[in-house]
Amino acid sequence: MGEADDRGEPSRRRVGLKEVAREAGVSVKTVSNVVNGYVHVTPETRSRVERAIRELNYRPNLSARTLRQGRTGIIALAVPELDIPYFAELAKLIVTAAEARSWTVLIDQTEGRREREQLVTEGIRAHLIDGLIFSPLAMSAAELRDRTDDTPLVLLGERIHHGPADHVVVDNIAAAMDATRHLIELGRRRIAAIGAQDDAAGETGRLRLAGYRRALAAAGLPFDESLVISVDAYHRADGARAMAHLLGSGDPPDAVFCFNDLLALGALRTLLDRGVDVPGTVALAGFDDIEDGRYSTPTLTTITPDKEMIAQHALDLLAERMARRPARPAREVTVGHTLTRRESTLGRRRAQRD
Amino acid sequence: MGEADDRGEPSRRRVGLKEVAREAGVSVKTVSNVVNGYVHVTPETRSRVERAIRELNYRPNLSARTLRQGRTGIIALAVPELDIPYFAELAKLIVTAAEARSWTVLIDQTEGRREREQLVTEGIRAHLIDGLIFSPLAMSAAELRDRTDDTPLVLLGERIHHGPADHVVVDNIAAAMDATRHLIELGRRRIAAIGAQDDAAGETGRLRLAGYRRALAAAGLPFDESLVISVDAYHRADGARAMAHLLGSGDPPDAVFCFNDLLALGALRTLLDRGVDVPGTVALAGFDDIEDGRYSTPTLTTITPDKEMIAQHALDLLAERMARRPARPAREVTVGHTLTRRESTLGRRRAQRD
DNA sequence: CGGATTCTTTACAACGTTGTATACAACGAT
DNA sequence: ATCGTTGTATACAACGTTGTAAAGAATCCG
Repeated sequence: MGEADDRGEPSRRRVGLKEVAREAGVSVKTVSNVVNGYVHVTPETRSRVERAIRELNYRPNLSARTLRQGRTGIIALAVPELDIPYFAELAKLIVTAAEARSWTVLIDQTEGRREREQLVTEGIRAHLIDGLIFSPLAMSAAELRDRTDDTPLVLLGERIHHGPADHVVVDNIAAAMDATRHLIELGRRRIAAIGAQDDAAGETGRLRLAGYRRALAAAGLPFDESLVISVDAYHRADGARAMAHLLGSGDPPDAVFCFNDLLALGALRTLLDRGVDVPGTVALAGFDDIEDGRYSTPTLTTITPDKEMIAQHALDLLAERMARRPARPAREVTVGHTLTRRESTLGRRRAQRD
Repeated sequence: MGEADDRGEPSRRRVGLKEVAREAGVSVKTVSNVVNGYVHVTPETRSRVERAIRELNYRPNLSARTLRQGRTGIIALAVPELDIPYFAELAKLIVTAAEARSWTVLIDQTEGRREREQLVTEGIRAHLIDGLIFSPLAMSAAELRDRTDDTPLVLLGERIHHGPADHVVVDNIAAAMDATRHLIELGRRRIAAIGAQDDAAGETGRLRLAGYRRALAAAGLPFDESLVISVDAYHRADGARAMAHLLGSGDPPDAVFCFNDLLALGALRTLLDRGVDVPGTVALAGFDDIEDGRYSTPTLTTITPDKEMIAQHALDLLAERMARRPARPAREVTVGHTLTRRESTLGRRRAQRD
């Protein structure tokens, strides 16, 4: 009864439409039709084919399909690191939103290294992905503009005016102003900022710093350079170190605006570790509204960007770009943000009342 | 000076080896040889081809390559949710380790839903991935055994003896015992457990509960069912709720072992929010050692599984399975763990001394 | 009953790539 | 001069799929 020359597993030969067709006694195309739910197939044929499929344990070959159809249904999401909660949360939302379009998401980690970012934008995955959503860290606007790959691209979180690609942003300046103003309204006067970046091609740090300065200016508060702390990265450890530095200096601040929540949580750790009352002595605000900040003690006041909308718009822009291929001018979409007031600025009592 | 009948972009035709070959005046195979760095190509030919490649902006088509070669270089990682820090950290490690083998990782989120887990293990991605690393939540051992797809599979974190697939586990029972014993050695006597699961096909909760009970028994402590709290999921919110429940009951515990760090962080939030001293009044231990727990106040005592090793072994097993295809018996690898003592059990002073 | 329509199935080609086999040229050793 | 070796380039086939066209069978309409 057939199949005898291969020792080992019984039916472990490659099986494609051809094999199924032979087994069912029909043409390859008919099998294909069954697989794809084409309507004009007699019930008998269909069931015969289906039996053969089950018998041979057939699975369609997606690569072949892709080759034939010219599209893969896969998009890539390139982020610095997956274990940064903000990106993890965003990745989740994007994956979920992509499913609604029957797209699969492949995630690339750039580690914020320029060379890796370049590989990604230059299309190492060419023809394997239909589009790319990219959150740049090291690459500058100019570099981005020069890319030769023509995979549809959507940028996240950078404001590259007249840039080479669509992008989705939050209004970093306005948001940073909101956070800073909130601290000011609480009566704080020596407000530090953690998260400036000396090198960084990226705009994020620069824009949030600008917002911070503008809010100070609007309130008539002096800008004190010694209250601005630069960091290498936006991780908890950097925030903790920066806060230690601030506390170590002669005249510590009475509030700190951290350019993201991880920095803030690191700073919080340092403060509490040294017995500093938060927000009593030092009030603290972050940016991103990651889940951790909702469960810290005190809970973290932060800027809440509309992450669902970021995911949504990124996919919308990508879809558009994929459809009508050639030059339509790059578009920028700004998603909303809100200031979420929690205990790290309001204190326990007021936070619970609101 | 061709290309005139397509309005719009200049060279936006599909370009494959064929087009490059025509442009360079060589055969398709020669272009392929150049692209793949084949040595026996004259410098002139090579540079002519390279110029054509640049000129036409050629990118190799990975789908075609895949189809031809029968392997994609892509493996899938299926986890419940990407924004659970443990999985995010693991995903990062796996992606990094996979790179060393020139594999790309595609991440699937199952949301812990059986139907989605089944799709993944039944090979929706057949022939698109060379292997699958899967962290099951809803599917039982039996269901897993029945799968008909033959994509190489490695399971994470479940102990399915004589299972249908290789798996990498931590010794959940031993680890849970370690954590519980630590609490006992600190003099705690009413030790609660948060994280049992009523439904769950998964073993994790059951095993950690078993370890907890065994440690109690070994110390001659009574097992009090009212101190075991079941949860729906392993998120912060569940931990917070469970802790509230424990505090609400008449006789609260003096220590809590949470079956993962998120539960512990949620519990911690509830404790601190109600002004309970940790670890003074209630000591707290978790499981996973996610980064959040290193920056909470107090820092979180936890079981530290060797995540690098989990990633490493998962890939090793997968590689083996991919190489010698047919039935070699399923293998189980147990990776090490340690108990990381921090402030949530030792208190500030002792934690800093150690 | 004849012609038009619909149903069902099929053959063929093409998507872009690379392994194999082969051809010819150039070269070195005898 | 001859043979074998190496270098360089090529043609062909195949990977598995599906859109197109087309053919024969069944059905409908007047």
